[in-house]
Amino acid sequence: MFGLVDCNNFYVSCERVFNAKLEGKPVVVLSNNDGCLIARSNEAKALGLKMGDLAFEKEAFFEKNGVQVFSSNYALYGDMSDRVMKTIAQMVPGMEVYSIDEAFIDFHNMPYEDLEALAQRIRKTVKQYTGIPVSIGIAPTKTLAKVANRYAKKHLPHLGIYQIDSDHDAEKALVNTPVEDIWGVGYKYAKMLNAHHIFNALELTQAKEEWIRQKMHVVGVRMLRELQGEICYQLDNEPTPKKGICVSRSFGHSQRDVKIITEAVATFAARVGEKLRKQKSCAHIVHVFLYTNPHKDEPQYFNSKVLQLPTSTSSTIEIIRYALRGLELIFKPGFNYKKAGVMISGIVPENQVQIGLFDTHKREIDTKAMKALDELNRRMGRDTVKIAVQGFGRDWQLRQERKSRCYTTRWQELLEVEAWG
DNA sequence: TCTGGGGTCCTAGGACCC
DNA sequence: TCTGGGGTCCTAGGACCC
Repeated sequence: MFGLVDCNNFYVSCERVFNAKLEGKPVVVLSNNDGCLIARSNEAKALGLKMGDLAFEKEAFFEKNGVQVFSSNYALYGDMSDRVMKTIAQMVPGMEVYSIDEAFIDFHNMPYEDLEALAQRIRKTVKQYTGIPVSIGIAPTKTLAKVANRYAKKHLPHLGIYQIDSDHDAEKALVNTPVEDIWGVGYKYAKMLNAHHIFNALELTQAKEEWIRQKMHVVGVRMLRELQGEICYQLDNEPTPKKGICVSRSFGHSQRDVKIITEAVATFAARVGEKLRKQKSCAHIVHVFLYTNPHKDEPQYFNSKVLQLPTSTSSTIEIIRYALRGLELIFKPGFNYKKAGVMISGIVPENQVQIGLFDTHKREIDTKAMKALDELNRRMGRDTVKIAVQGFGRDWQLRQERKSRCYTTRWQELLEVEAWG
């Protein structure tokens, strides 16, 4: 059996932990640059607010309905996620952290009768230790555990748990799951299935495998079999190193100045370096890209450049140098730029780097410098030490007008409590 | 003023190898 | 007369996930 623990309305729940006034009220969290809705409380969902709704179009609606609005605060959500995951890890034999708010649990070799009781204990403990409410689905495959989890959240909100361990349990959950809510069915496949009169997960399980293979390829066949109770996806205990790492942002305001865009690209390259060193990897392909705003009726320009490095590296200094060389090659003056990014690929473990024959770069010095830089930034806060070309300007930064405090990651922003005696 | 930012896997087709 | 048969690697594009 697999379990799937999923945090309820995770970003909203994080905000509520530190702000009791939000309890029972409609709350939404916005995307970067305060663009659109990416998380909603149940009350906000009940008001008809949808994922992806544009924030500026809903201002009056928010005001009228007392909707509490927050910019996204990833320092807070990431740290709360760590706490939730660590709490779960203490209580189960094995788990796979699947996303910022979800984890699969290994219930292998555990008696079925005990699972629901264990799941209840997990829910209670996570809530007590972190303040975050979770729902748990239990089933013979990952895909069915997802179905069970959704069923628990939708139809048994007070219990918060649903276990599939008979055909009857499975059918009850499957018939209540529209195809678009199945793990692996997105917008396109949902439309296709509906056109063939398949509307819920139970109807999908009755489809012919060859037909599914033809329409949805092997991924679809795996999904079908998982829904029928046959395991196709195992639990992945170890986080696998990423094959590509990308850091990109839309700017708070359009930018025309090459100097400001240079600072932004250098900063993205620095973040790529940090992420690379964190997973103990090096890489040798740097990809830089630059966009104008496609939603605007003005001259458009998009370009990107791929650069090969002579030797794989994780040095921020080197990655920035190549990223900026790429930027120089694609930058054209006279456009209003809205977004840029740096991607890195050709990733290898840091202990398997092939040294270049004609490489003259003093690699040991960089390695030492990066180690010192990472350690200082870890202890003193991000960007305590950075590369000069990243600059000090904030011109390109995100717009985040309604961000809550970093309650758990910055001393200056701890929660304050007033006591009357 | 105004539309997120990361990732994964699979397939098809072309270039190339012997 | 008659046009091989195995492969690999790379890229672009399309589907999906949160």
